[in-house]
Amino acid sequence: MGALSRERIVATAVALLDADGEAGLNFRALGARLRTGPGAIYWHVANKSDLLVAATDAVLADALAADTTGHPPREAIRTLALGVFDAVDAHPWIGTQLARLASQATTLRVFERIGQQVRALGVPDAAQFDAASALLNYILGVAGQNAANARSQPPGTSRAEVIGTVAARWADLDPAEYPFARAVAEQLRAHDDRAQFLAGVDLILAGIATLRPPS
Amino acid sequence: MGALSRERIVATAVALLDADGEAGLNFRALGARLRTGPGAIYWHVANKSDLLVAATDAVLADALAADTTGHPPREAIRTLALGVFDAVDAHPWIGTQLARLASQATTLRVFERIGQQVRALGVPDAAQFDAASALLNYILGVAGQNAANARSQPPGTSRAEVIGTVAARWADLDPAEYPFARAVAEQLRAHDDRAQFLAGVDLILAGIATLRPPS
DNA sequence: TGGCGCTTGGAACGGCGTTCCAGCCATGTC
DNA sequence: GACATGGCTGGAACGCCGTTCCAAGCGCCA
Repeated sequence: MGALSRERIVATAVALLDADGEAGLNFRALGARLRTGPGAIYWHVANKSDLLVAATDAVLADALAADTTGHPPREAIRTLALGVFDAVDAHPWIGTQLARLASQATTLRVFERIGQQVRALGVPDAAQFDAASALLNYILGVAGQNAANARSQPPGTSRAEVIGTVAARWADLDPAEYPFARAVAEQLRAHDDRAQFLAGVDLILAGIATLRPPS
Repeated sequence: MGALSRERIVATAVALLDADGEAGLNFRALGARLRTGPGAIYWHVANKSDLLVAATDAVLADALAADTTGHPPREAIRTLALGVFDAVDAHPWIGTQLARLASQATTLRVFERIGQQVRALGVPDAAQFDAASALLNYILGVAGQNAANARSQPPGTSRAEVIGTVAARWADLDPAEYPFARAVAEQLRAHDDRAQFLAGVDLILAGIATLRPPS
């Protein structure tokens, strides 16, 4: 049957992570699925951290594959950001992984793609680094939050249910201490994560637009 | 001698986390420092996750203590954001913790503080939720990145050294694949994390300013 | 055919979070 | 002053994890 290989190990790791989250990935379960022992896996993979990085890279490769040449920079950035968002949404365990920066190469690739478009936007040289960093940090922040939200609920629960529960909790907060959360509880109930994520990107892009020198 | 208490346990946990990072906190080391066994600790603390949440809350309480009443909203937001930044800078292990949202109450408190100021900025009702979320996600994103950077180096290394190493790596990248990273390598070397963080906050605030209806 | 080096997989190690429980000690009662 | 009570302690033990080790298997080349 299939020979052991790094690709097969990483693919199986992704499957385990998707099924049971970060806790679902361990070398014994991995060995069972691959019909081998822990030792054999270590021949192809340095350690668990290495495996997690490889799994993150594998999943994010698709998100970064979208070709944006020819698109206006704003659209390219939105497409790229949504690609990352959708990847994290489909594989919540990536959120934690990205926040750990263990996958430096992947993070750098995202940063580079963003930076190229920031440059294309006509942002002054001196501000390009800050602008690209702000976008990257926002994207990674949302990734972490979304992953945490997904993890905080049993896998079967629907998103509407989850949001409804949180909205109810917000609406019940002390009005003196949490006026804002109470006020936006209804907006929380009605909101769409993806759209809100994009609204944040647009907000940063609007801020970046104010940096452009009058030509 | 000092009786065991939740406060003493949490304080010791913070000390261990500050000294050796997330790996430094375990119930045996904690027991040794408190001259007791693991069992006694469990009388005051539900489990490790509970302890981490309590430790995060304890450290972040200071950051949120800064009184900003009377300040203009922009300044209040900047002060609040810097408070979180400095807390994470001083205790890098919080970064991971915030990204995990395990400490929902703490995150909510930060969100509330931001939201109140967003409201004071005159942002239209319908956009307040998105604006506050964008700011929160950006802050949490930076927290995660900074914590990861701090963790990626042995504790003794100076920040200048670390940044120098990364800048050198960026400068050596393939010009065809990473033109942007190469171009900003020098800006990376010269940049200040705290100032760059604030630049990102200002960028989002500038974007938020474009939302204000002409009065 | 024989040997050799890449690959396998199961056993074992040390460390972790957590549970369990026998005992301690301060307090309240007669 | 003896004694029961119950919150609290701390050490032993359990099961799981990442990781290491090594005896055995396998295919290729001389």
